[in-house]
Amino acid sequence: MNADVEFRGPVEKVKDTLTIDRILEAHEERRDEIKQRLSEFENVWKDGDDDRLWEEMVFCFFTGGCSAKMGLRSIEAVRPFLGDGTQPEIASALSGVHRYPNARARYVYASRSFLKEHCNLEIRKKLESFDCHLERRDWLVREKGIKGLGYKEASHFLRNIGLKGYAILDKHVLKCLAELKIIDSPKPPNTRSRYLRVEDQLRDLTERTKIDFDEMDLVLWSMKTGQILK
DNA sequence: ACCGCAGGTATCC
DNA sequence: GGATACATGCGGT
Repeated sequence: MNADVEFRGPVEKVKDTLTIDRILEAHEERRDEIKQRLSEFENVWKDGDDDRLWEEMVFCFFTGGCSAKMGLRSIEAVRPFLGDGTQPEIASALSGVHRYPNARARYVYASRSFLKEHCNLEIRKKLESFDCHLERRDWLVREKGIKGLGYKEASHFLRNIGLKGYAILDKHVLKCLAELKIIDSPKPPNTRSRYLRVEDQLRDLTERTKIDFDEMDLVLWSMKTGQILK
């Protein structure tokens, strides 16, 4: 039978002091689960259509300031309205599911209206049009027509659709970096240059530990949250 | 029962 | 640049 399959308990929060060794250990423990999750993201870029990419973007509108689970439930609730629901329909679907139903419905409706006008919602083609990784994300963040994506959520979106090399600097990851004394404060970087600096500092950590950059994010996040989600 | 916290961002000053 | 609005369910105690 499967005698060689090692039973692994659920991912658990790490309560000890964060050290490089503890990170290597957590990476070793969770490597398979993390690689599997990353391959799911890669598959989105591999065979997801524009509707799928749009759905992933909306998921990221929903995760700002609320739990990943709430984001997942919210995307289920609005799925029927993703393509052409009115703002009130989206808000109503989010009511009782997301904590900011009106504000987030506004993001979805406004961003979709812009993207329809700008690129006929051909998100893949639009994202492929950038030669430079950083310019791609900069566009998502700076485009006034897209509501709901700052550097953190734009990176989250790009990672979730399978693109590599974007750090998702949320409060948990920042707390890890602060505990390691890699950054002074866990305060979120509030400018482009600060975000890029911390992202480079995270890159240094991945080079020192030889842990893949995109795996590192999930290692650190799971150490703080005990979960490996989206 | 109660309390802290959700993988933040837009908008206004 | 810093404060505020968004406006709620979940999980630990």
